[in-house]
Amino acid sequence: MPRIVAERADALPALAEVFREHGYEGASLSLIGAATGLGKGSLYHFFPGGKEEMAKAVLGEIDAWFEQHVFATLREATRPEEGLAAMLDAVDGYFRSGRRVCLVGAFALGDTRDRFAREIRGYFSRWAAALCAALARGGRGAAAAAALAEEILADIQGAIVLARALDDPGAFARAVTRLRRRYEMGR
Amino acid sequence: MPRIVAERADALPALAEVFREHGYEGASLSLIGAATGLGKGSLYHFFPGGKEEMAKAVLGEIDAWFEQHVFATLREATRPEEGLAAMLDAVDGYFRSGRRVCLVGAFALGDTRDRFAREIRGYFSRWAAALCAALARGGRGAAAAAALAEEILADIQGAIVLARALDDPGAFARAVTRLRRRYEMGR
DNA sequence: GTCTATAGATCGATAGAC
DNA sequence: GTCTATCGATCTATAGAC
Repeated sequence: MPRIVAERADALPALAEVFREHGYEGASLSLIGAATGLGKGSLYHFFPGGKEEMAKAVLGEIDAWFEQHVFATLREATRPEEGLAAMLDAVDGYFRSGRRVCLVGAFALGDTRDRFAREIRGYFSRWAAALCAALARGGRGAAAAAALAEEILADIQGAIVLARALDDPGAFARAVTRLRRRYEMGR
Repeated sequence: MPRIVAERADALPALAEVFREHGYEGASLSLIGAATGLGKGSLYHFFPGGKEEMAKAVLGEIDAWFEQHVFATLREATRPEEGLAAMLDAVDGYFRSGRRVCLVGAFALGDTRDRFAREIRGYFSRWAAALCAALARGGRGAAAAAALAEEILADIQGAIVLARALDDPGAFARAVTRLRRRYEMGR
């Protein structure tokens, strides 16, 4: 059997899945070991800080992914509407059209908010800022852009909650569609 | 010291607070014992099914509260707009203007969705149905009412996520305000 | 009914062989 | 680097005194 995990970063996707499915407290080292194929010794070699360091690494990778695929796109798009459309595409893909939860949102609601407050707040505030700037470049006033950015983020996060609660990914898909239509980002 | 908990129902508010603050896994029997003032013996006397029965009882009480103060109001209001306004008042109060999370939403996002799938789905689907019916009585078509009900619920749930994530209850207050204004429910 | 004591399992984390 | 063995702490749940 080939070695799948050769360095710390290789373990992050499996690690993220465990945290997403079981939450921070529910993600036991046994589950993590099974998901990554690593024994506890290896895990503590890669993450001397234990479970907290594992979760921080996962949050950091999620942040980096959104920074690259979402926030940067929003900031760099020549036409702001293109940035918004690209954001919705990326978000729809990332959340598997509603079949995957937002780990950062789940951590925010759950027992883990205080422990990772900095990371959680950074993720959402930079997302809101990038979206707000794009909306402002699209011609909206500063206050209106900020309010709208907040509303769009709430819609996305709330749709993830509903999709999970109703066991209906369509609830998320419909949210993405209405956001696309509303800002004339349909393709 | 007077006995505070004389019957099962007396323990539910404290129980709910513990689950809300620490999540299902994080709510240990020690925490629960401290919050309710009951020893493990008493807790297992009231809830023979253990922690799972405690959580189900809490979800049931939340459901009953919303049934009485939100769903029924939506269904019974003579003018639908009054029902919507009353719903937003009740919701704003219940979630302490954004300082309190929605336990059902948190359970839906977290590790506990499967265990309480029936309760979680029932809460949100009945909320959506009552809201949808009120919107339809207000003159909207069936499809439009259903879509709008889903959007309003997503906005509320997402605003709770944002308020917690940004540590800014204002994110929730602003959501309530924009919902009030948008559907001309301002007072 | 409520308590203390504790069983039995599992937790996160560490040590040491290889 | 990766493993196994194991630690002490903590968990849920039970038993039995009162």
